[in-house]
Amino acid sequence: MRRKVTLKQIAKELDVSISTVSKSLRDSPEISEDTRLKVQAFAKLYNYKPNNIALSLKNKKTKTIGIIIPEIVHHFFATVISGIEQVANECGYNVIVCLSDESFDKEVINMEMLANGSTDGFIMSLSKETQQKKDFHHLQEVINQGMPVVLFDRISNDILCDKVIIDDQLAAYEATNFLISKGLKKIALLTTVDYVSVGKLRTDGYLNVLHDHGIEVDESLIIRIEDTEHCDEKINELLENKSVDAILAVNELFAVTAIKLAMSKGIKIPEDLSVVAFTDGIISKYSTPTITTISQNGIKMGRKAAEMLIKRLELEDEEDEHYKTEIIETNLIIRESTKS
Amino acid sequence: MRRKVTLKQIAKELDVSISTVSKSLRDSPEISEDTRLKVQAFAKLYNYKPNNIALSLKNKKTKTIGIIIPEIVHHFFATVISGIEQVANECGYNVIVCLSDESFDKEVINMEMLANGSTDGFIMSLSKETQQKKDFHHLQEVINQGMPVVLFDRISNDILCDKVIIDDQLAAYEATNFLISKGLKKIALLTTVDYVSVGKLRTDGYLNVLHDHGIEVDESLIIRIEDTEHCDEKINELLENKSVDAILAVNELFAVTAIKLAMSKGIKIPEDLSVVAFTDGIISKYSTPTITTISQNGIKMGRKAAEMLIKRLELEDEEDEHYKTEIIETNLIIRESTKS
DNA sequence: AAACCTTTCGAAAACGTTTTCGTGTTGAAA
DNA sequence: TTTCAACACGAAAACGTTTTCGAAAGGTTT
Repeated sequence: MRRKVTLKQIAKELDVSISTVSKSLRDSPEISEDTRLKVQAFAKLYNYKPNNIALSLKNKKTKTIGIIIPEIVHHFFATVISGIEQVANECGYNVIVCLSDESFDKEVINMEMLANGSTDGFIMSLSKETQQKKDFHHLQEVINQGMPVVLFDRISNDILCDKVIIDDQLAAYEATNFLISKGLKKIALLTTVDYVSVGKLRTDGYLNVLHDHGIEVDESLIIRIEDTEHCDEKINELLENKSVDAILAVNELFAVTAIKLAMSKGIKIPEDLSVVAFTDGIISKYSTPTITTISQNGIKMGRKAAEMLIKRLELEDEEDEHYKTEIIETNLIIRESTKS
Repeated sequence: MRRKVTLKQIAKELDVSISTVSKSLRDSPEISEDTRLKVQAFAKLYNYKPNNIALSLKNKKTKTIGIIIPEIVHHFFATVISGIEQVANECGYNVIVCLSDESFDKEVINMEMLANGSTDGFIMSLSKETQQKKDFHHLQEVINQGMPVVLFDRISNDILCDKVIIDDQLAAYEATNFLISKGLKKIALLTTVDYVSVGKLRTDGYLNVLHDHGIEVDESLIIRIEDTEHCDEKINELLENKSVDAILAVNELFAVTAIKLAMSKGIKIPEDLSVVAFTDGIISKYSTPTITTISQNGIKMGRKAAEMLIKRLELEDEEDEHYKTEIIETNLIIRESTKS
């Protein structure tokens, strides 16, 4: 077993100083060509590679980005990571991933863990619990220490930092508008509880468009689903007791569940019921019928977030304090679940 | 902006030595209660937390696990990461994720990057290209340096290290057997090219069971799909030219594609065609009809891999050299795509 | 021959810890 | 009064780098 070789060992072996070895390997003009080549040859032979930890300590830069997200077994979040990783890779950064599991405490612990030197900055999406508690001291702490943070998707206006989101409200507005344009009027909304920021915004968009079209809002058509546990139950109730001709769902899962339940009741899609969902994930593409969705380009979101973070990291000198919020455009991907 | 406080700063502020501060915070009996309490109070006030990088350098342990996988936008791999993260979290480890993108070069680069001190060990699944080239020098290198490696799912017998897999061959055997037990005979196989280890094993299992039942193998029923590009095309060809009554697919995507194409041709599922797929992912659960699958418990796989790696890390002293291969059990989840 | 410049290298500090060892002070025992 | 243990603390090394500065050696200019 050949352990990794260090500068010190090379220096000893060649009977020169550590400085000389270091300089030789960095092609310093201070060193004569003779020794430089000798050292380089030796280093190559022993496959010398500088130790990242030592470099991090010296440079006070880890070249590592901390990602904290609620969960990873989730198509959207996976695509975001993928996007982040692409950019990180291009720029010589690594990513270290932590999962909050939708728990406030875990989010805090992970953050404190990584903030103690492990990463140069953070890219994160808030856990449900954090959004509910509205307690962002851990983020503030980190930001105060001068570490850049970029929030995506599940953000909060109470935190001053860079952000990247889609225009949830506008997207919901447009999607609902699309349904209305097809002559549909009784449009139900399957959404989350209001403390989830994106759920709230999407609900607002839905409400606005109804208002703008002079359609009266029927509160009983708005189903707020807390956990996926009672998802079936609540949707069943809707389908049985109300006559709806369209559904806007804030995620794929709600949509596909609604479609399945509807079909089992003999309701034809899209003839009797049109369905549009947020998040253009794997389910929408492969379910039967395929589902019309609002694309939420995770890759692009991840890439943008990474670009913003790295830009801050490399420009560290004078902190702009001029935080930006980037909006990733969405578009409606029309598939089989909506009337044409 | 309050930067993180160090031992040195505390020492200076309290006019004691760095050693005293360090010892006080670690409750050393060498220090009088007076100063100990004083230091601790001060440290708490300034929210002192030891710097991970410095600790890593000193202890030569990073408490970090490197994960290298082909892609992350993939339900199975995401679940594995989730499993790894669970155990890592319980044991005070972090995970740093790199994607090879199925590229040999990227796999090598990522590995060398992380091997220079960034992680204590690796958990990985080989890229297609690596499996094709059969070039594992980067893994050997790392193993020779004394870093533990755990391979999962896409492994190679040429590498001596811990592994965790499912019994692909047995699972394929049993799944096919299940189809045969339903009286089905003309069973097609949708698989990958042979250099992908799991594809090969699953194919072997399929072949074995046919042989054991005295069913002649019809090579034209075995479709080897290289990339998802020509997936549709090849499956169409099969469905049109051959009369098949069952399909075994080595992944969900092939299965759902086949089902969609079949249904579009008026073939009824499962009446005319039964379909079983590997990988119990999100598609199988939500497609219509839902798909009978071989569960491939990624969470369990990830957990096991992490346990094996961490065990080696903590027992570092005498290297056992006694490498184990853990088999994660699979089971058939029967859904709507197969005759009952 | 003196002064000076170049070339080439090494010592040491710095990053933030932990830990070993040494040392000065105090009080008690001889 | 001397000796010794206990106590409380500090200096320094170590982990592996990079970089600044100083210095020796040699050569060139006056």
